[in-house]
Amino acid sequence: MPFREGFRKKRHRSKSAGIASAMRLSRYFLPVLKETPSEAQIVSHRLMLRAGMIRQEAAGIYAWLPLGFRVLQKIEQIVREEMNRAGAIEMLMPTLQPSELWKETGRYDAYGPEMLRITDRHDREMLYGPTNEDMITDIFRAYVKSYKALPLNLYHTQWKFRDEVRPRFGVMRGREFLMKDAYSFDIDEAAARRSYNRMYVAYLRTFSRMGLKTIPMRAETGPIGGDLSHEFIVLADTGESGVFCHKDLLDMPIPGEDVDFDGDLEPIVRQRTALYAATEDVHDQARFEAEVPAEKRMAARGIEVGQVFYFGTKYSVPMKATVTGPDGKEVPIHGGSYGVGVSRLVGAIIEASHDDNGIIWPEPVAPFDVAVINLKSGDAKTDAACEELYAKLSKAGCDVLYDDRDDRPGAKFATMDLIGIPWQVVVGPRGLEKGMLEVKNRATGVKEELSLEAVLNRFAAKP
RNA sequence: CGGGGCGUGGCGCAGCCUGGUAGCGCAUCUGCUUUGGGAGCAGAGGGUCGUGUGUUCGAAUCACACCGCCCCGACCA
Repeated sequence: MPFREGFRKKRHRSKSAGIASAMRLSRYFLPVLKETPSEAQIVSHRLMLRAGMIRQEAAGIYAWLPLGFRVLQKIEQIVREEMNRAGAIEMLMPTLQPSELWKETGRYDAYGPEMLRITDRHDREMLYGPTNEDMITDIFRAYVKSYKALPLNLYHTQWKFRDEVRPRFGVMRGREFLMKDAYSFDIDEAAARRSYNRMYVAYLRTFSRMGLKTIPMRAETGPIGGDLSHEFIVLADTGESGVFCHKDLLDMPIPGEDVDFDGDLEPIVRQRTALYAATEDVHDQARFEAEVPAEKRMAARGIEVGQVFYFGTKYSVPMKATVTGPDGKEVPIHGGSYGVGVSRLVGAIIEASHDDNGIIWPEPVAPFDVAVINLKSGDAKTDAACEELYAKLSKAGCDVLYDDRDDRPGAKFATMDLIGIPWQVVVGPRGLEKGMLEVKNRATGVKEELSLEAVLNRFAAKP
């Protein structure tokens, strides 16, 4: 059973990260809303507000409430694991940056009013980082002098700020957003291409692990610069960009955990890039029609959740980020940058996975794995069964949310459906008379009757 | 940044046109009853009506200015 494996993996991760997993709803902070706040237009924004995940503090700026924060952390962790697997090295750069680096690359003026500029008490010009190419290049050039240190890929996950003219769609187009950005350094274009491929493959795995189907598409490079770029797009009707692609891209196999990131990844990449896929910015209708048979043509809308760039020596030349090659000659490095919109992914996943009752979290990113619903709080037998289940599941490292509130069953079902916990264990007097609990799957709605032992066996894998 | 709209208890709204001292639903608190898909009854608490200035005997209501937020468009992880 695939979900058993999922639980086992997650359990170990939670333990090693030391995250407090189990929670009683009566002691939790979960401000769910029955009514939809009027400002929210798209479904993910509405559901995030209703499920008590976020609270807007200003246009495009959100506080992440406990439930939302848990999801954000799970997504960040998956991104981290796949980046590490691909050989990238994690670090952390500050949110505030000195303007000097940006003046050096000419981007201080080029970036425009989208960059939030700040003056400190000494009248020094600072900025809240919208991205980190300039800073990472500065760090790189300070320490790396030899081709022997290459390839190198450094990344961090940090809050960014882009002063969008018009923030909207909740966390999908906020001004402040959490982004994972990685930067690769290579001796020449061929080596940089291999770094690019590593990130490309890592991204295929990353989004797939979150239950998302993404398609890499040729894209414009924007103010970051460069000539080779792909956007990773989640198909959704509410997406901001129009996309055009070959339908076969929807069902391409995802590289497994055992993919060799030191090996040749070009076949995996080429398999996809051979087929037409482009966002509207670079779309060429004539080419689309020439390359893709009519029945395979797909025009849709999508949400960009990641982007990979190769930009060559765009930063290394002006910033003099050079290394000495094997021939003793000093050469500017070839760079690439690779972004994943971590906070945007929370919204994108909801857009891709919900129904009329609420969110349907894919298990790997769900804030809790299992909900225990006490149908009759105050009833001695029901309470005892729930307490036992709650204690044993938590002890086994399962992320369990126990609804121990004195409330109507309907209200409890509605809450759990809304916040999208993948599995609901329903404990009530009626079932207990037969020694049975009910296990409901949020995604399929399928209900099973199981004994307490069987429930424990399923969700609390043995040590 | 152009165009449109909205700010009234925590949330959703009415009241504004036609000025007279703020109301409804949900939520919250107390009590009783209830408990397998967002319970019922009874009671209670909570609002400088976005801010400022002006008009008026009197402003949530009229006028002006400002601030904030949302939507459509142009721009963007």
